[in-house]
Amino acid sequence: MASRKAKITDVAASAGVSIKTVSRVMNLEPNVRPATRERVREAAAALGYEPNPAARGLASRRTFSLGLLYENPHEFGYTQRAFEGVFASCAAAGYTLLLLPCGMAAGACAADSALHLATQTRVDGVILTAPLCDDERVLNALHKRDTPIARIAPRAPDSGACTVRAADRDATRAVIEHLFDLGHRRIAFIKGDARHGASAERLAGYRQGLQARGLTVDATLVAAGAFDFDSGRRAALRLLNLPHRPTAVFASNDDMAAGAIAAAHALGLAVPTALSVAGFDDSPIASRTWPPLTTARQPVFEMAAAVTDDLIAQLRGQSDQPRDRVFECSLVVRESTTAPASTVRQP
Amino acid sequence: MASRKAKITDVAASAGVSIKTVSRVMNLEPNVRPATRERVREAAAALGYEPNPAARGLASRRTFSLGLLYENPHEFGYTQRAFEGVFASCAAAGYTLLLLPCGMAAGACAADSALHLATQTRVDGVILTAPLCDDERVLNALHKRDTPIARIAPRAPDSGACTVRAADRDATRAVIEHLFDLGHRRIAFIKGDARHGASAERLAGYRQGLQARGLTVDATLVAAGAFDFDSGRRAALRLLNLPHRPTAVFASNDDMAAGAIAAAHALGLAVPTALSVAGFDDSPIASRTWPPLTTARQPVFEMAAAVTDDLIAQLRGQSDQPRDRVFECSLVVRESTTAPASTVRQP
DNA sequence: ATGGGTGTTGATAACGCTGTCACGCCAAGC
DNA sequence: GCTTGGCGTGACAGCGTTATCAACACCCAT
Repeated sequence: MASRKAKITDVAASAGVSIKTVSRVMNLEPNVRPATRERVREAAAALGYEPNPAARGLASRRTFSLGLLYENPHEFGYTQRAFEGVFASCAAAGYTLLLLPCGMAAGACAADSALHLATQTRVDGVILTAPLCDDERVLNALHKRDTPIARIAPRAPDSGACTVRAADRDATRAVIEHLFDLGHRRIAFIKGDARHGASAERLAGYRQGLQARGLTVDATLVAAGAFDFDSGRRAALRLLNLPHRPTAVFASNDDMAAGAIAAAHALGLAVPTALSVAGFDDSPIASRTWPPLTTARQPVFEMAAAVTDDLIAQLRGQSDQPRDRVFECSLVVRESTTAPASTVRQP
Repeated sequence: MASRKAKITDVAASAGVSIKTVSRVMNLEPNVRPATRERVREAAAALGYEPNPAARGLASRRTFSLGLLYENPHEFGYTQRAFEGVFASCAAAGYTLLLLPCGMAAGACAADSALHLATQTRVDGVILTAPLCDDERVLNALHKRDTPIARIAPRAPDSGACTVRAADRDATRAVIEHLFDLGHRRIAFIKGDARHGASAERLAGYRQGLQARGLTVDATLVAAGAFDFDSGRRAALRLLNLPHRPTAVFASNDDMAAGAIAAAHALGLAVPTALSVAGFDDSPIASRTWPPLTTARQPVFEMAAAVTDDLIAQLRGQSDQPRDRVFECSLVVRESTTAPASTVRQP
């Protein structure tokens, strides 16, 4: 066994070089003779040397860690998948990931949390999820500190930060057209949380889908929601109690769609025979409801990993231009949608 | 506006004291005159001073951060709640939290991840969730480094580490007795992942509950499971296809209970009228199924927060004896359980 | 032979903080 | 009156790494 903790001087002595050369090897710097490099590597491995991150951080003014800022602890599926994608990229690049949940404490506001993150913990960069990535106070606080930012699902791309978004509009339109093509003519829409940029895009996709098939938008069929189960349940209850009720409901995410299914069950309406329900995200809940949900699959893991890669490339100075990526979604048809019991033709 | 980044020397100069005194104030050390303390506080606040964690870590050989090691990315509800509890305690104590998902990458094994965590990232302590908290290789790797450990839901308490567990056996027994008291006599059981200590406890609670009510355990009514939705679905399918099928199913967690509901729906059995289903955990899925699940609520947030507090107290030298805590669970009765259609008396 | 790159290496000074220890001061004890 | 000891404070030496810059060898073109 090696001694308790090897430091750089031990490795240098063992390899017969200076500590600076060891540092060069550990940091993959150029201009080290291959033979020397190999000798240092062997010595480091033999001693079980691991650089001390604190010393490294102090000397280099970098932390090699990123912060993931998120706000909504309820959207388990989405946040968790995003986290996994970010983590995968961090691990591959040798970065450590700090999770910074915001606004979980009663009095704390998101901007405070963001500021705390940027100052006290000193991360090299920050990844912001919706809706934090559109919060002006958070963005300002981070800009003031010159902290590089990556944004997941922002309202609009940003010239100063890497961003990644899903093609929400197109994907929603595809779901709506799927419902139409099954024979539905009264298709309701449950909106998402207005603070998320995706909510507006999905509503736009709903409108586009209806119009593409020659239907007009009926405002009574558009209900408010907030991306959580209960708001979906309540919205669906209202829609299903309409005099001329819809035969299909599209909810802006899967959690609300699960709420819509619960509402249908509560009213004695069978899904999908009496009511078709579709969601968005393909989150874990989508395959756990009965019947399982037709939905639009967002490649959240890949999106999160990609934007993290972009951020790390920027930190390393490998890319000057922050990238804006858009990912396509795919329609996942499960058992929650079918043809309506009796197709009602619009005049 | 203050200058870009205040350091301790700036604060010391501004307050007219030495840097050591500033350090004392920032670290809440005793033996500083109240007036001096106040003066330093004001100077620090005025300059927006935040201690540099890297420098602090280098000088004190502490990182003020903890690692949360977890393995199963599928148990969204449980892991997420545990994370929130741990984070809350960390934030309150001024600690940073690193999340270290293990075994997510294809080839990586849990022990490797743990070792990596203990060495490269240098955390002051580690919190292990089940089943990692019973993995000998992980425990050995951490013990070798003298890394203090907290364990959530271990198989058995450990003299060397803080632990927290739920009263799984009693809680399961309470659910079983609830089902019996509704009139059920054929109550099936779906086991959890055998690597989790809780699985054996819950099975023991099932047996105790039946015996307490004078029923004998029918081995054909005990099915294997692995804590995930699909294993619950498959186990329920097998149980419901038995010649003399159960009128109630207890699944060892909510995700499997949701699978059991799906299985019942697939076979055309209404829940709860034709089949009662109960779960364990009161995870988010429990209130999102139709009908919502009767379950045993584990106070996961509180458990995680408590064991983290214990770990931090140990790190601070405030407690010598690692604590072993056991939390009671509460029966949550929802609509997935009711009296059986026709009560069948056992001979 | 000479001057000017280019590639490789090392001595030494930071980096911003905490730990150690010594100093001065004032109250209590002989 | 002269110790004794606790309290409040500061000088200074690290903590383990990276950054800067100088040194040196070597090669090529002058």
